[in-house]
Amino acid sequence: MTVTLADVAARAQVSPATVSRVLNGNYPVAASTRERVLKAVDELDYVLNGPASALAAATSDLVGILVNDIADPFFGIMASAIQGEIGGPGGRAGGERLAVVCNTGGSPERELTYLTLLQRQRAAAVVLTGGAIEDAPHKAATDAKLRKLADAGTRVVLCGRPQAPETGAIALTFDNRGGGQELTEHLIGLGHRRLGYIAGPQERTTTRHRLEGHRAALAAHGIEEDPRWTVHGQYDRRSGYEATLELLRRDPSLTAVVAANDSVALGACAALRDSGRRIPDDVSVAGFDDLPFSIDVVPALTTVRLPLAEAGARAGRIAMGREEAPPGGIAVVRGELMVRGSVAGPRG
Amino acid sequence: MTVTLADVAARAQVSPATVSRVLNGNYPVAASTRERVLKAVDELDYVLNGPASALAAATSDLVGILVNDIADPFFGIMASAIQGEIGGPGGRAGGERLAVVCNTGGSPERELTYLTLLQRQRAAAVVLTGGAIEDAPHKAATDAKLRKLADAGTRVVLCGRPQAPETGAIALTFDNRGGGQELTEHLIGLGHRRLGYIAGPQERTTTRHRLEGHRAALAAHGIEEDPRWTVHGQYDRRSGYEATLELLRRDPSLTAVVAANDSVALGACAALRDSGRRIPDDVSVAGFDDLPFSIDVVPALTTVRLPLAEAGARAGRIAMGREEAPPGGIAVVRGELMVRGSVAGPRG
DNA sequence: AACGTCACAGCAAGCGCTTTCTATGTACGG
DNA sequence: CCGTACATAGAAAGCGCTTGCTGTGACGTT
Repeated sequence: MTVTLADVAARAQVSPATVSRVLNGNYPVAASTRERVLKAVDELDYVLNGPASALAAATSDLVGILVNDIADPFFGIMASAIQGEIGGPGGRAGGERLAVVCNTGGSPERELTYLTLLQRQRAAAVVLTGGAIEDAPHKAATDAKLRKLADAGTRVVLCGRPQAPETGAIALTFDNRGGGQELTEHLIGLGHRRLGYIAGPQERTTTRHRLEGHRAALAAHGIEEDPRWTVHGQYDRRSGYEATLELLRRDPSLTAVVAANDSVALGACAALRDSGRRIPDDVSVAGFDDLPFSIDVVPALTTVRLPLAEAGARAGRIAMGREEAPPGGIAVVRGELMVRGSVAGPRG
Repeated sequence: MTVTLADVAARAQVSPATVSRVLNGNYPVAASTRERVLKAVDELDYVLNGPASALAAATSDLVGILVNDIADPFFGIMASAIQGEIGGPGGRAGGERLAVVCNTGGSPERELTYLTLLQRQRAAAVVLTGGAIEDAPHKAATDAKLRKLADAGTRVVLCGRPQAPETGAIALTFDNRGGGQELTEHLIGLGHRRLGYIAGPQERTTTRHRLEGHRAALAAHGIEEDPRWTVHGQYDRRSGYEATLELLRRDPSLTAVVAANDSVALGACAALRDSGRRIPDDVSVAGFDDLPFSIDVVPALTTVRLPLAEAGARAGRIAMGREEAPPGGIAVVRGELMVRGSVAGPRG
């Protein structure tokens, strides 16, 4: 029913081996023969059987990209950049590879299962994006899996994720700590002394690092942090809205709210507005990531720009072996403070 | 080197056939035997070889999701919803399937190549999202490919894409035309008579349908459209910014700007603001899609909400054969007008 | 003129799994 | 006590492709 290599071979009056070689182009085939084969392929509308090919050659052209939340532009932008470099069809890469993005939804189990699925498919490479989970058993399981993937010849690259030593993975890590610190120091420099902080989910490395940066800035300026000033939530707008209301309830005298990311900051802005505060006149708001929309909200968001697309592209290139891995297998990607309208000095 | 079924069989002292049956669970195996096998699997850390399995069984667990731009939340949201239903790991579906999203970047060639790649992998299902390209040769090529996929047993679902008769694909189509019309009628109802329209790229069905709706509304109210009032661009913010400047240059007396989607509308708002106009006092702005950020910009965007997540989920279920296809293989998904602050009656 | 050298093409042995068909052991009815 | 039925396990034949090795003419060399 379906056309196979043998059918093409028969039609072109050559052996299956020759057809295979024409298709893979890694062995000399006379021009006239090649032409005949290609013609037969065309006439029969032949499509290579991927699994069979992968089995015989013991390699596949699948490249996995793991993201926490594909509906979040943070990941979408990285995934897009990675995929662009992986080649996929039309990319600059020669061989056509199937770059696939897998949505873990932030769940450790799904992450692990996706890795197994990719291992099963003998993926050529895997790129993991975004922060990792800090739960020890899960981290151990993930690391073991990454180690195994790497051992099996799959190139493993972490993009925006802390290094995982001993796994053989190459890491492009975001300097969340440094960015967080710089941002808060900017606020402190403007005179803010009572700063609320809306952190992300507890167990994520990104959450911890950004928060550490924030606290380092406070400490560096001798500001004693009030435990009421920190609220944890999800990395989304809704969470930012609620957390802000909570912060305001706990301490109505806050002059600034620092959010774990831009989406959260958006929620914070909405909450402040709904509670009758003006931004930045009454309360300053800062975000993190500098997603595209951040410049469009009014007032535009002061935030820390992360070069998502650049980092993704680089990760993609490394995954494809088209760029050398950074020395030590790790490179730190810095953020850049974007000063905009949502932050001003405190009133009075 | 790598552990194979045979190794597991040897360790468990059974035949490879038995191991396969334990793993697939579709044939009676004595409990004691099963246990022994499972233990061996665990001890050897065995991972099934996907390609080999797919080859032998002539089926695969890959499901492809094609999107135009993964960095755009419009697609991210749909992809996320689809993937959620496909199951993937942790999903409600029983068998673990690898739901993979492929980023075509809106390029017809890439779309086609991805389809071939998926055909190669003998994908279990394919979901295509977003508008289609109207270029005739390309449409023919795509349709032929879809037809072939369907014939080969791959379930093909279109989500937010016009029906492709004769291809055997099931379509969940957005009522872009109706939504566009309703939106513009709302503006007309408020008294607007000079409305600029920022359309998307010429060759996309979505672009055409939304524009047709807009024009139908104008026609229905006897408003003769000035050709200067329509500008085409990309579906992004930047394009909206520039197109708005262009519209203003052509006719500074416009009282409203209707954008092809929310991102474009955002750009329009920025351009209006930068040129000293207030929204909606001087000029009203409307978008389309109702992406999450649309409620957060100031003023909040009047737009047409498309139930992206719901449609995606449904498409996913249909792709998995977990929900029946709509009668006739097509269902129209309507948008809902969201009236918010960015639109008001014209001044004076 | 005899003989390496090439440039190609074909043979055939798998790759690791699934599945049909067959064999074995056990339980049971007559 | 034997024949039949049932439950379970194994043997073996592929699935469609890749690739190392083996021809086989056509050339160029001495």
